[in-house]
Amino acid sequence: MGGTTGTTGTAEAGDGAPVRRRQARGQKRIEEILHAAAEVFGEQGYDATTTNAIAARAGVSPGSLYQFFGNKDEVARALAERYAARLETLRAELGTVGDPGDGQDLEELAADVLGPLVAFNLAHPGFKALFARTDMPAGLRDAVAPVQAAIHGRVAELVGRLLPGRPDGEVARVATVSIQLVRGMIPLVTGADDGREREAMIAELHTVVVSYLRRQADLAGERPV
Amino acid sequence: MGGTTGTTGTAEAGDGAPVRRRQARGQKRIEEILHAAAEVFGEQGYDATTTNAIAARAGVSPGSLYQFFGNKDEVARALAERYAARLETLRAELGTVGDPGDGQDLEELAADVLGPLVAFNLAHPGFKALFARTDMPAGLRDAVAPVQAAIHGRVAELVGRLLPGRPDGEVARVATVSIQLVRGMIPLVTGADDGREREAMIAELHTVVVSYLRRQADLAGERPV
Amino acid sequence: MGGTTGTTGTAEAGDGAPVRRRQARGQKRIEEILHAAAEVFGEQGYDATTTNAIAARAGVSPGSLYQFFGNKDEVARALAERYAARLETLRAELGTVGDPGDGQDLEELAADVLGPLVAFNLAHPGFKALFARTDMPAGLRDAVAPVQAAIHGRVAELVGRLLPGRPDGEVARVATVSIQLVRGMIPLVTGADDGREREAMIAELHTVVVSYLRRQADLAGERPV
Amino acid sequence: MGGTTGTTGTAEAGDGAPVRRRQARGQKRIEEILHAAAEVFGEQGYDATTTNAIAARAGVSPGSLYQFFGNKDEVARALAERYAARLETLRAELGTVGDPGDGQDLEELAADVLGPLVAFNLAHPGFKALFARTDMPAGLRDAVAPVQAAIHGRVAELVGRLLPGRPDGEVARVATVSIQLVRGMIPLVTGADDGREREAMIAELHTVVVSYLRRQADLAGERPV
DNA sequence: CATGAATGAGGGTTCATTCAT
DNA sequence: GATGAATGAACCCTCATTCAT
Repeated sequence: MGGTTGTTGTAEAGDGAPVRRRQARGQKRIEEILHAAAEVFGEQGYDATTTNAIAARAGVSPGSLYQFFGNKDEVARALAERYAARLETLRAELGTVGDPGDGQDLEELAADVLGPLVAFNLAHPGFKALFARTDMPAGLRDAVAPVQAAIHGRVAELVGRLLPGRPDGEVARVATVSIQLVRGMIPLVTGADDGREREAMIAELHTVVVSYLRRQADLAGERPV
Repeated sequence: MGGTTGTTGTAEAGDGAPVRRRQARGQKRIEEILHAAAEVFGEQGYDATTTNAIAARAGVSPGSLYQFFGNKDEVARALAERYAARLETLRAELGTVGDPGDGQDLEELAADVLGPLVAFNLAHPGFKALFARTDMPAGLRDAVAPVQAAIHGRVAELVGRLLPGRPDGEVARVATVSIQLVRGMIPLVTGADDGREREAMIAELHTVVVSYLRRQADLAGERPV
Repeated sequence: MGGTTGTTGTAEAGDGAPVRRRQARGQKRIEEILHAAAEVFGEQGYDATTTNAIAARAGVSPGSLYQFFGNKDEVARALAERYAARLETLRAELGTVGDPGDGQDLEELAADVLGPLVAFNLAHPGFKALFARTDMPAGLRDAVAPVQAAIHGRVAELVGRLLPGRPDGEVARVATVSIQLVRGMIPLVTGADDGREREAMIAELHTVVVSYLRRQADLAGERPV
Repeated sequence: MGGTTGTTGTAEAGDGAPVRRRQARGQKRIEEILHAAAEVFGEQGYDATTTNAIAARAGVSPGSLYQFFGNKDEVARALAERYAARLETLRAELGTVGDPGDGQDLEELAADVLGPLVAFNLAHPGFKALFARTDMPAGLRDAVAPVQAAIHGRVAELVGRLLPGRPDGEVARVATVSIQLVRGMIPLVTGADDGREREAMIAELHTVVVSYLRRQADLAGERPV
């Protein structure tokens, strides 16, 4: 996706600038709507959120929302993709997460991944409304599925390095479980009333993930595939 | 009345039998409605489930449903209580779960508790629609809150025995986390496509819970409060 | 209906007594239902009153209510007739209301009629729900129409004596107006918060009716038809 | 709108015109809905009127109605306020109604007030459905209460001039009774089948009100407070 | 593209009425 | 006759979505 601007423009000759401006304005609108959606999803949950509420929060008319998004689920999908992109940016900024090997490294790895992830969740209250639900309505499931898959790919990569030699299926499963653990714990973190309880829950999250993965690593050692 | 059993028992009044039969019918209806609700909740999720859908599935008119339940939330509440009662029965049938001490016992304890719990979830598809959601709409939250509290109490009891000497707050937290771990993992189990994957997920669930709790027990040993 | 039991019974030979007892029981049920209906109509108004509420208040099942009354309107009709009968009894007990002639008599006549009428309304809170409404839903209108007609006949009789020589149409109109005046004023009487205000409103009612009828009598004198 | 009448006014923003036009459309819709409501209220009565019926009569969807009115009661309230405003306009157009003193003036005063009032009722069939009911369901009562109070204030003002020196409480009562007399008589006027009967009823209404108020004025003279 | 009024199917709920027991 | 659970049409209201301006 780098800088390949290639042939994307269907703009007519001579008026590239207005088109771009219009596109830019459209992009701004989209941004505003998604921002509003994140807020309302975070406050009310996905099902209870109405498209009109999103539009109102964005200071935009309902019709405008439907100019950019075909329906409610597409708003969710776009927001999910937005989150995915930011997570990707996050990951990129972290640089190369160390080649995990022993327990010590595991702790660090977990800290490196979970820390920003928790921060991300706290910074983006709408995130968990889309991702942290364990049972999803059909529309939402379809909307976030691709993003889920991308996240799963990333995590599987890390887990694969942690458990070298394990069959892909098992790696995938461990990745799935790891994600689910985080997903399940996040509400306990974001829902904590005071900072002390929140810190404690964050520590529990680390404990859960680390002890699970360490056990997996140990098992890998025990039964040399 | 008296001894007038002569005729077929179409007695007008004074006999408890018709009342009992009618109550029995009402109870049966309630059962049918809750059964249908469990199904539909399980299939569609709580929000997407309509009271008319529940009634239709139960082979009953909407008005009939409202004869027994004041509104949708009350159906959920009643179902939650039903589940709580069955869980309690389950627990009672298990007898006294052993006094946990070392790691070996912990494995057994986990197996004793998680095994039936998983079986219960598989047998009752509606259960997770009420309990496994991490973010709940207000109505549902209120409906299941008492039952959640009861479950938490049970688990805290077990955890307390596992981590003697720990302050109540920490025990409560470990219990909360443990429940949440199960809650988060259950969809992976029930959602598994084939039996092999399901078995694997059940194993992961055990691993997750045991490694977490063992780590907690070790910590308890390390830092003698 | 004195003692004319003549040939009313379709009872089969030999079991007249049970039938009568059953009829008596039915009559008692009817009485209870109408009593309950009067109460609930008085408290909630006609439209807001549900047949189930009436049945419940009567300590009877909805089905039982429909055993005696084909629908809600018929309950109203029966109640209206009951009220009419009691009003008739009232009138009969009053004996012959004096031959009205001059103003003095008019005052007395009004007092004789209005006093018991007000008392009746205060004693029967359901009465005004059926009669004091100035605009009625179709069902209720049909239900009370015959009784209204009967009342109108009685009043027209009195007015006719008060305004001798007036054409029937005018007498009927004065009767209609008189009834409407009472009908309109009754809520002010029954709705009065304290006794003092109520007494004042009763006085106003007298003033209204008397001044209207006296004016009519005067007019009768002025323009000798 | 400034002077920019050039193009057809499809300006994107900054111009008040589209907004105004849209508001005008909204106002028109409100008007249509209230007009329809008045009709249906007039035909069916308040309780029997459904919001869908109002919407249909207005040639509008149910959702549209709820865009302007939060619920059925608010429609009634808005209609009541509309009526109040028109009555006020009516009163203003009448100019200063003469300082009433003797009987002659009273006749004129009554004619000045009652004439337009009757005309208003005949022109607005929904009016009596909201105001002429003597017993109201809770929702309607709340909806029209403020308007009732305003009307009462106006009438009390007139009555106060008619009965100088009377305590406020008595003036208020006479006003209440006067209003109630009109309220009770209006259905006889609007419900009249033919014009002749209607005229006669209007005459009766005058007679009723005038004879009542004259009697009150006489009483005031008799017992000089 | 923006607007926001308009749509209308559908949701939860009520209640007059029926009917199996 | 008595019962009360059962019925289901209809009500009020919501909200995802459309469309004239």
